[in-house]
Amino acid sequence: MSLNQTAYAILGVLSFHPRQTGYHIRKTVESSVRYFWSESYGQIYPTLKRLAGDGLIEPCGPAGKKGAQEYSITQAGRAALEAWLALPYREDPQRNEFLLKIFFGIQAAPEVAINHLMNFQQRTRQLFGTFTELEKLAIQHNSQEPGFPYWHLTLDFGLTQLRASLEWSERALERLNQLQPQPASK
Amino acid sequence: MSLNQTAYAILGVLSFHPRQTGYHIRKTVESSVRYFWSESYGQIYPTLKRLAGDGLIEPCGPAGKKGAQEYSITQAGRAALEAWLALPYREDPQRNEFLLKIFFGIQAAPEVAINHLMNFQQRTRQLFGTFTELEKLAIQHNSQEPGFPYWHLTLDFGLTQLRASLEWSERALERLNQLQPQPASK
DNA sequence: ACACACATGTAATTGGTTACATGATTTC
DNA sequence: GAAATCATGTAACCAATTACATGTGTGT
Repeated sequence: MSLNQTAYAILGVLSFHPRQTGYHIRKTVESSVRYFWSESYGQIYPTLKRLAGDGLIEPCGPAGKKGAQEYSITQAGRAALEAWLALPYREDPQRNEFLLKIFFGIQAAPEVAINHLMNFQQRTRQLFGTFTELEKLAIQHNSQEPGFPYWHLTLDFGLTQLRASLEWSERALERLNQLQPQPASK
Repeated sequence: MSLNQTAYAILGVLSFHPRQTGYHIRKTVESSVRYFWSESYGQIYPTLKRLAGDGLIEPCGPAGKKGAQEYSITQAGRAALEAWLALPYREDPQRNEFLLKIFFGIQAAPEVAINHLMNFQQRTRQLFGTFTELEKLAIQHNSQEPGFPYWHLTLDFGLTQLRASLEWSERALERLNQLQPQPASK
């Protein structure tokens, strides 16, 4: 045993949607959890074989036996997913290159950190727009599904962090600009 | 050429503190950027050799030639660091197992997600206390150093995100508890 | 004498991405 | 018939952690 995170991500996806191909699983990840999770084909296909070998998912041929291989989660698979869900979550050590560059900011010209911050701010704003839109769409189309409150929580987490990032970036830019007083024009 | 992130983290540390051993560099990382960056000895020692070979740092024996090997950054090293700082920061794809477990929350008993959230909240509170203390200490002891405004920014980022996390976790717990209405006692 | 911090290094393993290779099916 | 999308898989590579191995110096 001892499955990796990809395995549980796959089980999670299959717990909502039966009969998915490896290709489709990736699409699902991309269109649901992509802002805090990602999977590559290089991980998905080997892991599908592995999961099938362990009996946690089962291949179910697509009607005519030809074409794409679809998988569904088994009872054992659901049990494994549940057991994993109850385990303490792992905090993977985060490496934030953006913050590292800010931290070492004094070693470069002042514009360098200011530029990074402006990029960060712009990206944050853009993401905020995207998330707001996603939330609206999710409420319109998925709010009746049983999993919705949980999905919504993760979206709300993103929105809350983005708001905080925006607030911080404004303060940060002010401070950096004060460090570097503009020559009074005229 | 083409150095990895560890190399730049090392150059950054040496740009502030000359004459550090590999061991000491790790301590410095642990006591400064540890909340958004980490390095292991398994990365540091090979990278030091590499950097020395490239002439970006130079070994400088500790007085008596015996004992630990210390390194200092060279002019070329400073140039490399500056060039890297000016490059767009890389967004490493983040994987957040906590959020993934929340997202799949409906697949487990309601207490499972609630437990994760309570852990998250407690950890966030604890970190908030730590950061507040760190900020106080930094203002007391380092506020005159030229790099301080930049360090302070990263600390402020942490505090801002933690405040947002706390706010979110309270809202999230409320919602989850509503989903699971307590049986009225008596 | 013991424990702890200082100090260095390597090998094994993990966990992942990217690029490559291939081909079927659908849509314009 | 061309292009896009669906679909699967592997090999090469990368960056990093962990465990292991070893030893010195300092303080109690």
